[in-house]
Amino acid sequence: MAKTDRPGDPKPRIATMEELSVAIGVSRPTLSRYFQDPTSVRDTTGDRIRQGLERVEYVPNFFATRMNRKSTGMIGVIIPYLNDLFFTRLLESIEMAAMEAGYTVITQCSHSDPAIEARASETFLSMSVDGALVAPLGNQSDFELHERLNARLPFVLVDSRPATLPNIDFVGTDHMQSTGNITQYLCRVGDPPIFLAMPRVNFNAVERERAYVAKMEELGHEPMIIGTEAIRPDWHFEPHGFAVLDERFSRGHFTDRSILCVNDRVAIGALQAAARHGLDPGRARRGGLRIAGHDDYPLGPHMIPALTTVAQDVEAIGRAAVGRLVEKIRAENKSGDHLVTLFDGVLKVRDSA
Amino acid sequence: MAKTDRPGDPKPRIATMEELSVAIGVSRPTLSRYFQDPTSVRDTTGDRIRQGLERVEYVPNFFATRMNRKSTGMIGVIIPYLNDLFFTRLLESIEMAAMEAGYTVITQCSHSDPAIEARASETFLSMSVDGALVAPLGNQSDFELHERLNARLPFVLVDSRPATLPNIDFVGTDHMQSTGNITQYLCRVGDPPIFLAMPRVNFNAVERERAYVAKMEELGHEPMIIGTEAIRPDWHFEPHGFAVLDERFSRGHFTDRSILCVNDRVAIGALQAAARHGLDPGRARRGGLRIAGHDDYPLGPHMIPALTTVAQDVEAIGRAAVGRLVEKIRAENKSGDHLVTLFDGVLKVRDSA
DNA sequence: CGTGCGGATTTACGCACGTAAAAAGATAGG
DNA sequence: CCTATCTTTTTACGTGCGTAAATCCGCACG
Repeated sequence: MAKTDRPGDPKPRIATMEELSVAIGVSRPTLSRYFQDPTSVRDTTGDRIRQGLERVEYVPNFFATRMNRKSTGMIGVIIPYLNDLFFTRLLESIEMAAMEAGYTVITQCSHSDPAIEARASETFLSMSVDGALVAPLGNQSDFELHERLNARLPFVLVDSRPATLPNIDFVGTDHMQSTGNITQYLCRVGDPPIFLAMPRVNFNAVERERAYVAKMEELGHEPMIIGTEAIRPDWHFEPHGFAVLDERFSRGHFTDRSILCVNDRVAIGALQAAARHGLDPGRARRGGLRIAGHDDYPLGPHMIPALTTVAQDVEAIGRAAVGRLVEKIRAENKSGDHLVTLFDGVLKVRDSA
Repeated sequence: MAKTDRPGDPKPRIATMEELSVAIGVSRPTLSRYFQDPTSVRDTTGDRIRQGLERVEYVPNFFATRMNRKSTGMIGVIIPYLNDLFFTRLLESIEMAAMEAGYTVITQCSHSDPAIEARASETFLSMSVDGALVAPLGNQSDFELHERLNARLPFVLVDSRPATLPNIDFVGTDHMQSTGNITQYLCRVGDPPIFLAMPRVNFNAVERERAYVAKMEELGHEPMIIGTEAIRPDWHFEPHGFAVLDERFSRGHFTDRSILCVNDRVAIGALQAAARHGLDPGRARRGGLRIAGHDDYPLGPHMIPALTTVAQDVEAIGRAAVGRLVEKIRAENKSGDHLVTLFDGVLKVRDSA
């Protein structure tokens, strides 16, 4: 098992910068400056260092470099739930934007548990991240956690926010616009829609309900919301959508109505329920069953029928959130006013409504 | 904006353990011992510390605590791609298992980019994580990266592995068994299946193909693989499955055959293609079109028709991977023999095949 | 009241690197 | 060749905490 003399890895390993400095004949402080900014040393010195680094294997110690420094170059991100492609897309765009901005992102998933969320933010504080980005749980109980974080470091909420925290930076979708948008569309092409709600896992659930009601009243229709009845909040959206509509359909209700689901995953369950009852939702005929969603979940286009929805601009949200956070980090503005950045949803008319 | 005198947060902030020790009248080394193991100090002292901590806000500095210590209590996890519920479920089970074992997990996503994967493992080394768990890319080019990691720290591969690295610990599914299992099922209930392959994003793609061929030959059938033709490898599985079968169906091919898709996401695309051509895959009739997948993707049960598949035991894989890693960490066994842990897939017969 | 003992404190050093200040050296311009 | 300027080196201290050794303290025992 002579692992040291494989052709691919003959480089001697160097553990500290001290050793490195003797190995390539450059002083340690110079090396330190080089690693923080290669252009801060003279070209000839830089070349000598680069040549030296080719011949040995050395990675600076992460902790030591971060210890005695004002900025750690890291931002913390908290996501409430991983098994949902909406959040993975959001996370992806955040990671990409952060990478471009030169930050290392530390991701923690709260797994819908306020205790884990609290632990994660403790971790961020103890790592002195430069800033934190959090997509909060719906729990009202931990709003003071966010307020504490917000007071201690550059902080931006993403995706959903409690109404109780109006003065924290926020980036998300304008649900008034997006939900209003698709509500209006449904009213235009068919009967005024019924709203199929979702478990109250976060604040968006309620916000969309409200947007639906507002638009309906604006258009002079009677709002009607189903699916709010006593289901414990979890992330099993598809079964929820299925269960609610399966029950209704089997009683012969709503089989020729427009149903606006609070999100696409609920809508997927709704489509399943329709299929089970031999119903064929679609926009083709006037007056029949229609099912629409919200979010533009990646699998929506592959449903049968393809799901009509309104898309959140996840890419833009992630990018803007990172942008705003970096801005706050650089400005170090404690008293500065907060910003709320909302993106419009865009209608994706496909086959189901 | 007097944020300091809110009722919820009157606690004075203490930055270092030194200050803490004077604030609550206990020596710093004692505090240090307490934080590493609260039971290592006398009860009366522990109580005094606990009371003190209630009155102030203090979190130990993450970097400083890890600096001069043999173990950092962290394990690094690399995932190739986030927008796939298979990986998020794997990650979730890994995080849970690690949390139970008392480790902090640092997750990095390689976003299908070998360069990012390399950067992530550099990060792990520089953070001196206690061990690393990686779900590799399919790229042959970075196998030496894994070998280097494996030589330098406790290391376990998950989910997929290059055939070129037979002596690295691995935890995953026994594709010979799982794919063989469903192949056999399909042969039993209908025509011998055609295999719809996927872009070669990792080694499992090839391994399942081989398992299919082996089982078919064992049963005396002629294997037939489609979908391998010159598509650049990416993670857009559903469009891939759709495109391949859409083309075949429109030429009238395979419309009454059994089609085994390399995974459920491809199968979802396949179902969509079938629907588009007015085909109705299902196990109900003998001799008709059947479509089956692999993995038990969370949305499979909600497809129309519900997708027949063979489930990977993601939970067990994640748990076993962490278990094995922790074992290696504790043993610090450099020369120890490697283990390959494979889990069986279990058949999920639903409606589509 | 002297002794022994477990736990706490004091003291001191180490970790790997950032960083500031002073001294030394190299480069370019004259 | 000499000086003004830039860069590097030397030296030294700081970061927050782990850790070991020595000392101290309080308590029970004889």
